[in-house]
Formats: sequence, structure tokens, C-alpha cells
Amino acid sequence: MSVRVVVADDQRVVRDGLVTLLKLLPGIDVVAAASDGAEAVQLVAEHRPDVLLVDLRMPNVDGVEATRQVRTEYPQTEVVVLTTYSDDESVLSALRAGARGFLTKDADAEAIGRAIQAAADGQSILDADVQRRLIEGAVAAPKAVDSGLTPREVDVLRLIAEGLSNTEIARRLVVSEATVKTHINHLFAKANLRDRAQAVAYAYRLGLA
Amino acid sequence: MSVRVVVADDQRVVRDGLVTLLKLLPGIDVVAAASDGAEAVQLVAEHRPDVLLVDLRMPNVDGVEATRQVRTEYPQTEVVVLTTYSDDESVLSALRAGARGFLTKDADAEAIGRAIQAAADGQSILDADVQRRLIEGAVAAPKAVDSGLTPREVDVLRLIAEGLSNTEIARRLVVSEATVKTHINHLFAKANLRDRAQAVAYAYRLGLA
DNA sequence: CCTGATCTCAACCCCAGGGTTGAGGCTTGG
DNA sequence: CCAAGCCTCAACCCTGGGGTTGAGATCAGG
Repeated sequence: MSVRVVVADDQRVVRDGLVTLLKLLPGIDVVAAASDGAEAVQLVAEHRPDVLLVDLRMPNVDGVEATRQVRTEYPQTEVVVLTTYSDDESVLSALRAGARGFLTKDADAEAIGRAIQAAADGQSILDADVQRRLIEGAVAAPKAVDSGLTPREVDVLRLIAEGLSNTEIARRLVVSEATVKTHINHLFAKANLRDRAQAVAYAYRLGLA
Repeated sequence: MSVRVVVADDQRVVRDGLVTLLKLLPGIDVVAAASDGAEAVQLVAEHRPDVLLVDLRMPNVDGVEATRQVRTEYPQTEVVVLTTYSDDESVLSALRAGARGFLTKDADAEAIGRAIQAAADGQSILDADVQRRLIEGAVAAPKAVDSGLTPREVDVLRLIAEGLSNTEIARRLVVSEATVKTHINHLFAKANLRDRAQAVAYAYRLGLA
């Protein structure tokens, strides 16, 4: 039985190219084509395809949002994302939103067909580059960026990120609370933070917690 | 031109099964079969195949180590890993070592063939489960474990994690500051938090930020 | 040896944030 | 239809957090 596919891309050339290309592949039926994200979701609702092949950058509703909607509302439809640049910011977002596959636009017909078949089967095909970045992200995590903070300020920041109060931090570092406040004021100024909530976020982004 | 494959699995049944199964697939040539990791590496050296299909658990040299050796010494040979359990500890290790694809042993013939073709092509096919875990690891996926927070409370928590003040949150959500404070009090009680600093840490741990 | 950076501390002010109580409107499901 | 949960808002209190100023002690480096 053939895999039923909806294609979504705002560029007519790409869209039509994909449709004709996919029609030549055995085992794949293109049932509809959308020119933006909103239309894509609507066509998925209408046709309930096995796979949605969607571009990341589109007007109205972008690929990430379309993916999220499709995956939550029509979970039997798998999503394969197609993009021009594999280093696009939104690649990870798309994967998190539930995209099954990931292709760059220089993929050939077999590669695209394979990704669609795989997605319909519950497997996941990733562009090599994307996979590499995923693995790096998953394994090699923190690079503890420095930010001109003194060691002591970093200590304090870490404890703030653990949710400790000033008195608790003072006890922990065996200094007075006044000292803690001083350090905090300094690091707030350096890092341009307003309060400890922002400091916690900052610490997490720095990889300190 | 056919993809040349070396198979490696210590269990004779599995190994022979794979070989006969792969021989039935068009576009795939099995050129050799190894019964442990050391032999696998040796056969790769000898035949320089396009793809090595290797089991994770094997005597002498395990799948991870075999992958690493093959990828460093014979980089033109891609590696597809086959394992019984997708939650195996060494899955990530294998991927880090350079494995291109990842299959569980309940994959059917087409799935295996697809993975091999994809690997030979520079793509990467992952078992659905493995992909999910990769993404979670890489981007702290939103694990729907919301600990009983209401949607609105989650909204507020997210904004707290962005470092916004109550008045800013109120503006952003188009409600009064009193409402924001109510939500905050509720979520603090539910999640056992003392102040917004702890809330930020909590949000990050939940993957909301 | 002086300078600058860091760490330490104190006293003060002010207010955003957090706790509490109470209450009205809105869906939803039994 | 009523109960329950959620979202909304108000008024009050009070503490901890954050801003500011100022200052002594130590230490590395020019």
C-alpha cells in the first residue's frame, strides 16, 4: 500500500518540483500540496496523509508550528522537514515539535523517498549534519563560557542558581550576608541582570547549573 | 551500483538470518560476515565495504569499539548499529563513535534495507525511540510531566524563567498583576518552591526554558 | 612601592515579591 | 443543575532582595 503524502512549500518551483519528483517514486502518492503552513495543517486535517513533507520557512504558519500542530492534532501523520540550511536555528525546534525526518534541499530523489518511507514506518531519517549536531548536543554539553566574573562571583551565582537565599549562601560560603550582597551586586552589574531570577536563567545558559 | 555490506553479529542465527535477508534485497551485496568485533574490523579492512552492519553486544571487541575503529581507520565505510534494546546505555556511545544508523532487532527487511541505503548515502536512519532520546538529551525536550500545573501556570512559569517581573508578565499575558501573583502562589505551592529564583531553576529542569 | 583588583563587611533605604483571604465568572462533567 | 476546577481580580501585610555608599585587608604586578 502506498504512502500518502502532503507537500508544503511556499516556493512554487520547489513545491511543483517535489510533487512531480515524488509522483515518479513507487509507493508514494502525493494527495495534496500547500503553499503555507496554515494550508498545510488544513490539508492534513482533510486528507489525513501518512506523511507531511514541509518546508521550514513559510509565511503565516512556519514549518515548526505546523509540525507541532499536526503532531498534536493528527498524530497518525508523521512529519518530514525540508530545509535549505541544515544549521538553521529552528532545526532543533522542529525535531522537538515532533518531526520525524530531516532533509536538506540538495537531497536527491531516492533520499527523499527513503525519508518518507522511513517516517511512515516510524523510523527517522536525519540529514548527516543534523545528526552530528544532535549527538554533539546530547553528549558534549557544557562549555562553561566565561564572562569576566571573578571566581567568588561565580560561586555565588552557582548557589543562586540552586535557589538559595542570601543568608543560605552566606552560611554556605562562610561569609557575612553583606559580602554575599556585594558579590551579587557586582555580578548583576557585570552581566546586566536585574534580579536573581534572571541570574538563575543566566547561570543555566552559561552551563553553570 | 550495489551497496557492499559486511555483517557482524555473534549469534549465528541472527547473523545468518541477516545475511540471507539482505541478499534478497535489491541493491545490496553482502560481502562478508563476522562473528565478533575484531573479525568485523578485520573484514572491513579486507573488503572496504560501503556499510558495516554491526551488533552492539559482541565478544572481544564490542560494537561501539568496532564502530570507532572502523570510522577512524576506514572512514569510507559507514556503520549501522543493530541492537536488541533501544534503551541500551551504549547507544549514545555508538552514535558518538560515528555510527550512522540505528536499528532495533524487530526492524523488518525494508527498514533494514532503507537504513543501509541511507547510510551509504550519507544519511542517517534512527530507530524512533533512539531519536526521541537524542532530542531529549540535546534540547531538553518538554517532557509533558507538568507536575499538575495548569496551562496558565505553565505560561507564568515560562515567563518567570525568562526573567520577567510580575508587572511585565501581567502585560505580556494581558491580565492584572494580581492574577499573576495568584498563579505564582499556586505554582509555588504545587511545585514546592520558595521564590522565583527556585522557579527558574525548576523551569529549566522541566525543560520549559 | 604604589596601583588595581578582589574579598570582606556595615548601615541605610525602598519596593517588588510573596503570603493570605475572599470573591466573581467560566467551562466541564457527573 | 450543581460541584469542581480554572482564571480572574482586590486589598492587605511584611520580609527579603536589590541599590548605594563607604571602607579595611590582602595580594599580584608594573
